[in-house]
Amino acid sequence: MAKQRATIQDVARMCGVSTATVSRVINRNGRFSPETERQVRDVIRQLGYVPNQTAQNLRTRSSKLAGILVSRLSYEYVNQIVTQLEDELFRQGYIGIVCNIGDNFENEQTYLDAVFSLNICALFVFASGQPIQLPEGREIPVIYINRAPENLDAGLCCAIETDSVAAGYKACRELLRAGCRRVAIVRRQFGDSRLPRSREVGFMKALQEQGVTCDERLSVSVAENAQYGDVYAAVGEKLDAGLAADGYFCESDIFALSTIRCLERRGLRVPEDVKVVGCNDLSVAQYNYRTITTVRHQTEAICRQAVENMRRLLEDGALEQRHTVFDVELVPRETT
Amino acid sequence: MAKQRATIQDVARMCGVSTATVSRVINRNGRFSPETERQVRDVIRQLGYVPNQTAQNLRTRSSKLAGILVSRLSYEYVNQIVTQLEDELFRQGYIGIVCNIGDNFENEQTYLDAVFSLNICALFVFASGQPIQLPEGREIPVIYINRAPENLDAGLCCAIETDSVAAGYKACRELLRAGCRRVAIVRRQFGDSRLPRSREVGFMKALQEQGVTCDERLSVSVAENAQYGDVYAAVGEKLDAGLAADGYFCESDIFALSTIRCLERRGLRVPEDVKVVGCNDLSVAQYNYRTITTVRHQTEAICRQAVENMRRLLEDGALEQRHTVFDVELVPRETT
DNA sequence: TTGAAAGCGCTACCAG
DNA sequence: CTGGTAGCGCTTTCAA
Repeated sequence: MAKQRATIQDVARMCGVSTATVSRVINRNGRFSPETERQVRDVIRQLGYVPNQTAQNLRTRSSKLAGILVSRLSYEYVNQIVTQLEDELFRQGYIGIVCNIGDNFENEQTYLDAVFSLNICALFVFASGQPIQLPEGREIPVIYINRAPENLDAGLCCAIETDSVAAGYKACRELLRAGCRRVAIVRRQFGDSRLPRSREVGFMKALQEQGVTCDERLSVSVAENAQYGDVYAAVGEKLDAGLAADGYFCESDIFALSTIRCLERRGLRVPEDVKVVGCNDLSVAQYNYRTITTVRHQTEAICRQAVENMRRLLEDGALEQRHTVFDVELVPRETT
Repeated sequence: MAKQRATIQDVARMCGVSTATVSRVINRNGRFSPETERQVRDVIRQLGYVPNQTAQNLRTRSSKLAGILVSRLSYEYVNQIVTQLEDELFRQGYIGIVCNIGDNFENEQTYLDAVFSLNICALFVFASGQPIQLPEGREIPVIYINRAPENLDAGLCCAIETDSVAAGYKACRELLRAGCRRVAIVRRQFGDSRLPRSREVGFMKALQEQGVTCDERLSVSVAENAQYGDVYAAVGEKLDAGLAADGYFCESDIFALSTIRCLERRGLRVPEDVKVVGCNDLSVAQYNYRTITTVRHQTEAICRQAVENMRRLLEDGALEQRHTVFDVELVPRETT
């Protein structure tokens, strides 16, 4: 009952060596005789000794904890990436701490402060809105996923992205291949729509290549946090206004689903009358009674690369390539 | 650049008081003059000082970190609970650490060891298979969610569950109300099927009350980790064997979806010919072209209670009620 | 109401 | 190859 967890001192005492030696054995650091090592390892096993990470972290001013900052963990796509990232981290001996900011951005700094005071060794930022402000005097790797900040040159940071241009391009190609001529995008409208979004760039490129003209009025814009119902309504409005396309590329499979329902509701058949391509390869894309053609990201590869970059940044303090882009794959199904 | 994060010593020095005093102010512990307090707080703000949790944790042998052990974070229902749990924890000043064990149970102990050595203050266990073995000399609250262990009397533990009996009961009632007379369950088959599962108990109870007999052969069993396709196949087998029901209660909305597709594939219409009730109120239940009648859990209330119990256990070391059960709600939609 | 000081468990420096 | 030891940043007795 009163038996406390074994400490490094217990191990040292039982081995008749100093704590320093035990520490070296544990961390495969410095030199020690094979004999000593064997003995120390024996005692460790015998005692069931596990180093106290808190003490290690305090002493080394670091840890094996990595923060993962996300805004909407409940989105299936986000959840997928986070889960895979945590898995990969664990495989490499790290533990991920998810900071799910949600809608309340004012929380973000509080959360981050708390997490930083845990001595996290790195921070993954997944599609959060704001650029991250690291606390002074504490430079840790920041790995941006699916959102490259303006300036990647300074500090220990890097970005890993999915090729959105390719996503738009391949989706559009598929629609054209299937015979569409009046194609449109169903997309989120972000607050600062300075540049055309990358997906649209790719989309346009495909149109241009095929010599098809684009009627921008056919496209549907919804709010950044739009849900199934919002898209359903927005697509409906366009249709009612006589602005119907014969092919839609939707920024998410959920959007594709709303679009399909909305079309069907009006007597339009998918894919016979209208084709639809979704994005992200969510479960609904397979669960729909007509499986949805979609664009799949290489989420596993992205997560592996992200963790790999973290390690490089931690070890070498530098990276050959600060910006990695992963291609996407079109998954043809029943809606095109 | 070289400027380190401020420490409690910096604050103390700038205030002309000792670190002990600053510590007391931060922790609202012991006594100090209002004047001192004001000054200390000023300096803290000025410096942007945030206490180093690692040091606090080492010193107090505890932390504000709570482990959350789950087996399949990617399941929407699991993800929902975990997200809400993390939110609630954060609201109360704690940080959740998700341990997603996945399929490889051999990882579990490794993961737990790592997490324990972080001095976590409590552990939430969400529907994991094994009973948790706490390390010796380290008694922390363990809160089981949706899985009550055999013995709840010992130690700082408690269980919070959804009323599965009610789930089965309400689902069955709904099927009977809608006119079904040959009803069945589509369920996971666990390795140790010693007792009839609670959902089935409730299901049977409703049948009995209405004087309807049950043909057990109509029910469909799938493996514990069965997916959409497995259920589709299993239901199909039953149908092909002439064992068709006119009402199905499925243990998950995904299962309900497979069942519906399987039925439709064979020319049976839902809900005209066959009724279906799902469970968990997942997104697919709303996204299906015919929304699925389902059973909803009080996930938010469950998470609030879970965190509340943790705090009680931490503060008082005891709980009036070690086992809490939350009722479920039937959500009638278009499949019944 | 306050301060001095002991240590939480560990690592890393410096001597030997 | 090994040991002594300072100190990571904080809390908490004990004494003033």
